[in-house]
Amino acid sequence: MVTSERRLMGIDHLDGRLIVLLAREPRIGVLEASRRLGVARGTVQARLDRLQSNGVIRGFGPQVDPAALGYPVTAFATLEIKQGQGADVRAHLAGVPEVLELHTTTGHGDMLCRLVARSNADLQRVIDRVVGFEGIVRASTAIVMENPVPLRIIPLVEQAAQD
Amino acid sequence: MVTSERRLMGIDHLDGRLIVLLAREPRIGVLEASRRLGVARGTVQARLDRLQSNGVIRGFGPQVDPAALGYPVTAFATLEIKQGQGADVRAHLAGVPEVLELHTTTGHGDMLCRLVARSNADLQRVIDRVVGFEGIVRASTAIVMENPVPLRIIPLVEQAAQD
DNA sequence: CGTTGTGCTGGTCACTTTGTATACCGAACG
DNA sequence: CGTTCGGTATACAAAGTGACCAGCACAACG
Repeated sequence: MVTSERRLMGIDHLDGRLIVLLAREPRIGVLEASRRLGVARGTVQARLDRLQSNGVIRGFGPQVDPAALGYPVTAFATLEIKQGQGADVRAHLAGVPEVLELHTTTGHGDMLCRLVARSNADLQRVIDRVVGFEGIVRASTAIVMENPVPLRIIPLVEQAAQD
Repeated sequence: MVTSERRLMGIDHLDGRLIVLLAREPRIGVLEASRRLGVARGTVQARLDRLQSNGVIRGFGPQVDPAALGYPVTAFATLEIKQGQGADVRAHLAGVPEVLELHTTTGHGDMLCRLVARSNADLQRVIDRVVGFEGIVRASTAIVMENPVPLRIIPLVEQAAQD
């Protein structure tokens, strides 16, 4: 159901402008957006409904900054997993609040996860908790120093809207 | 300016419940949120204002799914940079739409970036564009197969609200 | 002890936005 | 030619918003 039919259709120019507008000024409503884009309100409503049911727009949840929450340290950990332990490791990591995301990957490691911690010292505690699990063979961690390009989507949306 | 005074103060229990509520049901307004939380509307308004000026909540932008945009392939690339070329490489990568985020890190590589592409074949084009820049010595890429834990913040918010 | 500041409550007010429905228009298509 | 689809325009009731205000509880402070 979740991964039902995802149409993979892409977006047109108006969709792109709408998404970029909403990304830049999230507080504006449907009415104001329609004014900015120079189209009727019904059009914006219809586009938004379609974009959300398409899955292009997942939602409008709050974007929380872990640093402001007291977790200013970010790190990426590459994990090597013992054969057949994947499911257990997933479940274990899902239970650790400091694990913000987890991917299984090709390449040297088997998994890559993003961690946050209250300090460099606290990061040791988090890593111990993450790797202190039977099934994880080895872990190598890279601490984030700078974040020159924060997670963004606008340039990609603009490119996708070129079609 | 941007990195002005970030109070690093954390959040209390009501803040936590409010953020979690908004994350689960972003469409509800201030009034409905106040009803759910059992507090006055003005309280929710004041909390929201404070959370946003604190930087805890960065905004309510649309969460766009790159896959639904036609970019179903995600990868992480570890880059090794030639000494002193950092700034140029940052600028170069910032200009590539398929680069969704970029971090400078400690460890074996110097930078870690998240990429998306239209297909595995297209990923080759993206990687060529990323590493085809004087200043990048070497790159190793890990293609994401599964994403057992999508980027999340709720568990961390709940933990931070325990204080 | 009294004062002050702060945060929450519960209420009102005018104004705006939303949800929903309607009818109309032109382009694309079988 | 008729149908369908997307956009426009309009209407209306319902709901939410921002802006107030007075009252109350509580902690800090002189």
